[in-house]
Amino acid sequence: MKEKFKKISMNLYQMKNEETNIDIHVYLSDKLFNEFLEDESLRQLYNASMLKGVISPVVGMPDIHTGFGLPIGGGMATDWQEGVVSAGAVGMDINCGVRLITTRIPAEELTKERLRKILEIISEYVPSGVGKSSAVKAFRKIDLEAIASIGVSYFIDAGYGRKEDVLRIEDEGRIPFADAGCVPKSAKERADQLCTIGGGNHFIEIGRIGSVFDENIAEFFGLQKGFVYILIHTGSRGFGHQICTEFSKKMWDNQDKNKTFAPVKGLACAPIHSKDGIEYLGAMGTAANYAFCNRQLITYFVREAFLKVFKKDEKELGLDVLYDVAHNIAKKEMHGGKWLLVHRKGATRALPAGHPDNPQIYKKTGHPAVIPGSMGTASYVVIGLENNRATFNSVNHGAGRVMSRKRAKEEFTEKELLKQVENVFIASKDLKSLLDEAPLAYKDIDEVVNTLVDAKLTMPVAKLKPLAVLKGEGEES
DNA sequence: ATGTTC
Repeated sequence: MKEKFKKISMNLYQMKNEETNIDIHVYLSDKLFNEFLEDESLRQLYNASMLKGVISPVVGMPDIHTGFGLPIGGGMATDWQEGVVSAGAVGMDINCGVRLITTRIPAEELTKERLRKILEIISEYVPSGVGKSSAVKAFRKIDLEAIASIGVSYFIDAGYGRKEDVLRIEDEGRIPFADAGCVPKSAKERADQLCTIGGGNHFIEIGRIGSVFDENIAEFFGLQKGFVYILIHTGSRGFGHQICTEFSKKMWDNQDKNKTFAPVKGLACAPIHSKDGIEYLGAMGTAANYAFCNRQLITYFVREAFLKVFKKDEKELGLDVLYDVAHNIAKKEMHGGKWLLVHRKGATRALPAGHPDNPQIYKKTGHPAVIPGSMGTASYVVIGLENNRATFNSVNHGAGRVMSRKRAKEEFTEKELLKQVENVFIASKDLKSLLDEAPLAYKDIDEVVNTLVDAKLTMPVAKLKPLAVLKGEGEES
């Protein structure tokens, strides 16, 4: 597959699917193209270019790696009228995403002792690790109808946050498609994981703002060098996973009935306006709201922990939500004068300045797109530039894996893991369970972010340096 | 990513 791709401009490789006349674009530096590109991930983009109603180009991001159906770091838009929706092209973890919280706390004031105490308090209320359900009993039995129809405001009105938080969440934490009536029973049974982190690459990170690349925008975002930030990376947990599994199977089984075709199970799809399509979007929207609520409830306990340890009032500490953005989702968007369904899987929406879909407060700058690095490595805040219409306004979502979880577990030891994360404190009692998350199992975040910067699709605003990460089997569990 | 092989 790789040999069929030709470099057509700075960090952009292309091939054409001659049968369907759809282009495939992959954004990679020469180093990423030559050293870290799996042929299978390109084949997955090619497969996506065969679906009904797909709009050229199918896009690969610099953090591309093989996934289920569409690669992670993949974008596929389909025509809203004629096209299909694919559950696998959104991914298992519906609305996996990140939320960045800024503070007015200089990093020097966050002593090791305070940091440990904060992490201890957070982990008491926010479990981490695979399969964990809510520590707070009330969150195990929740009103899915309210989550679908009201979204994050439902919990804010109940006291878990500030009114203004919702203005700094993508779609105000309420996806228009959401319909709890479309959620399969098997998924409803798994909706007991609100206010949990989960496993894999999910985490809560506390760090300090490192470099600032654009003084004006950084200041406007409240990103000041040397100040403490908190980054929350998690999604819809087992709930979204179950929805993806159920609908993927249903879409695959109903191919004849729906008159659709998918080359592989992972891209099983249904016409957007078919029963299966409408129901998937209703369930996906509910899971997306669930994930926004998950990050909101975690935010509440993060704030509580800081308030308790610093013993200052909330205004003094800041603890403001900068932005909360999804990187596994399908959205109805206008591109080139046409309504499309943009599937982003391991891809972050980054709307440029002036784009009408920006939240009101970010109209002039474009909203912040937050790109987490791997455990113990830097993260970035970037904004999209006009040119990123070439990717349906998408940027990468992280660093991207360079090896499978299985291989990473064989390759690295706990000692090597600690060396790789340098001085970052890893709050987990079971480092062994984190070997697949070792930084060297991922690409270099600088290389990945700079690939789109050099291609002039995006602009870095600030770089974030972690001090501590809470993930995997938490300290208390 | 995931009650990591319903």
